[in-house]
Amino acid sequence: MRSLKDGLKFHAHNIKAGFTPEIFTSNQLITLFSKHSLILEAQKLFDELPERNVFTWNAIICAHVKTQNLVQAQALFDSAPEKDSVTYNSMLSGFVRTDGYETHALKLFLNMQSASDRVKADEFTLTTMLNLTAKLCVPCYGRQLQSFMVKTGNDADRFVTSALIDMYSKCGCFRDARQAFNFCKGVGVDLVTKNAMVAACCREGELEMARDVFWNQPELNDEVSWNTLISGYAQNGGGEEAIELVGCMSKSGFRWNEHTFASVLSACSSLKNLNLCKEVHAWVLKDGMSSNPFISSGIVDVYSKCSNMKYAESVHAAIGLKNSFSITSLIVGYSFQGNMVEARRLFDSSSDKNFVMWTAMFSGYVKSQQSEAVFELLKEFNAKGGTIPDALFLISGLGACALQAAMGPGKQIHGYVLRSGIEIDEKLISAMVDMYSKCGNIMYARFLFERAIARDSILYNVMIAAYAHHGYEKEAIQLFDEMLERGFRPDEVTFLALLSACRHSGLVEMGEKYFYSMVENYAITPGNDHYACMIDLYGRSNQLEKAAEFMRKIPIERDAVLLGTFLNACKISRNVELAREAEEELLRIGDDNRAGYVQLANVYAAEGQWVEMGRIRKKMRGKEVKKFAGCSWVYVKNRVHIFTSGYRFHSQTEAIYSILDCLNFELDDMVKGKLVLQHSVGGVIS
DNA sequence: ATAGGGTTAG
Repeated sequence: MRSLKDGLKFHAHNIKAGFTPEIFTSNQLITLFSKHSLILEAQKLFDELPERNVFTWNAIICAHVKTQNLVQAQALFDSAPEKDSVTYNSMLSGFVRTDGYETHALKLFLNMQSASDRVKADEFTLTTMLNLTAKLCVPCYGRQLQSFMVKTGNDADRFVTSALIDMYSKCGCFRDARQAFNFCKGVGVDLVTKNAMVAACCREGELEMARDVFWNQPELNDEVSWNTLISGYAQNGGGEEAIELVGCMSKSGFRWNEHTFASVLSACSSLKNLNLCKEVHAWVLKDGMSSNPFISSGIVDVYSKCSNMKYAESVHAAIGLKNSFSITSLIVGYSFQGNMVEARRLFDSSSDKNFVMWTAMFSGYVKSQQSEAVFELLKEFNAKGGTIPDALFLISGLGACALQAAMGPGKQIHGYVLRSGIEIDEKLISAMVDMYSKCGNIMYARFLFERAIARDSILYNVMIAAYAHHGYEKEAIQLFDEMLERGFRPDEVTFLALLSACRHSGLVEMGEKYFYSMVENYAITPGNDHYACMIDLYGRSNQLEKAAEFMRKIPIERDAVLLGTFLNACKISRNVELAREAEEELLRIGDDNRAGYVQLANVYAAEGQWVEMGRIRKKMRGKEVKKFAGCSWVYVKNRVHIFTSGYRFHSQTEAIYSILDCLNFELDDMVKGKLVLQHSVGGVIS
């Protein structure tokens, strides 16, 4: 009675003949029905049986556990006259697998140990409980279970060991996972334990170690081992290695499956490999795998990442059931192109928006600097009664606040964080510190930074940059030293912040020291931003020769910002000769360097070389260069007031300008007063 | 006979 067909035939025959089979056979029938999702038939057969034993009860309880009908399963469990360890373990695994029944699982586990129930927890119980621990992410439960394993003599069981490794890894205790694996190496490793360890290494980003485990006793490997290692590389920035391994996999005689293709697509996504994606796409269409939601959304993701929105849309349209993953990928794709209108259309098209989709929309608006839209979206989210699920949302919101220096909304988010009890991790605190700094409130930024429990190098970078931008170069340097003392490795962003601190306060030697230390001690390749800082530093301290010499040594292609900075240095030192040289280069780089043109024109204007200036201005017109007017704004009572240079259309322009005149007048007096004071005390004024 | 393990996207 292997097949469903045989089983049904047999069952029909019995009914017709009025024959009651052996309990053993009936139990088998119940299991067979359950295996083919014929739960009603299984229940009917169970109800009509004149005689039942513990196997019958187990079979029907299992059948309901499989369909996630925990209420029915528990009712049967409670009324079962006889229970053995299988009855308990089946019920337990149902509770563990179903969301919302975790407490039931814990209670049942405790009941098993109480005197009235007297069921021994065995290796099945332990693996199930370890899974629960992994799901709840409570490593201290896991440690208790590990002692329990030793006490009950289950510590050498392969199933339990692999569940233990899996649990420690998912709870973020990689060292313990490794220890558990090393312990079982003594008795001999089994395939699943090995695969659990490869997965644990990959989860931790320890790819070297994953490779070692994988290649140790390679004869054990199966396709899961291969797929695990491949996905590990694909997800940890090793796209090329992942694709290489996929080739090795088929050479070693293993067939590719959905898992393999999902990893290949993930590698394509990070490598932006459009051609390979097309190959996979073709393969998937041929193999009929396109109904797999992981695969099809993966294809949409790669096309979106490669800015091929036409293909992305067509694959998305082919997915019958609208897949929230592919919608999110499309939103990200359009956001990347700055097309927030299309992104919004897709966002609105989705009937069930998960929080990742909301976050994608938020960060799209932040990236395209549409901060008003961020706040509108946040309002919409609140109106829908959405509870803010994690810090990602708030980080986007804080990014928007920093962008437009809106401290009011930023403080609201800060307040929300404190009220809601969301865990304040390094990312969130970095976003808050950055927001306060960019809103001009260095005191708050410092306050939060100093009270942060956990710091990482990004948080240090943010705070160093904050000090640098507010002219606290001494504090920036001090903090950098502290960062080094605590063993954090500075990166290119750290040095950029340091160099800009030096640049703002004209610390040429200090800047040089940091620049060369960055290259020599930390092997960080300077980018255009770093070079621009150095050029500016020399330029502002009137050392144009040094700047020019430095310019000549730059080994990378120089961008418009760098050349613009150099032009500014030429302007300060009034060197038209060098300016013209830079001009040639600036014109060669392309047409997207409005700032450079304007600066160039200013160099000539400052020198009174009006003919030259006119020449540049003409070029600017030809390329439709338009300088964006500088703009400042201020929040007053929930309204934004915008001011641009020469703008006199504000409803209270007259009042504003008369107050401005008063302030200027008083300021003048103060400056004069200061000068007098400076003379009298010998110029010692900080 | 009935229960338990490792791999997949934003």
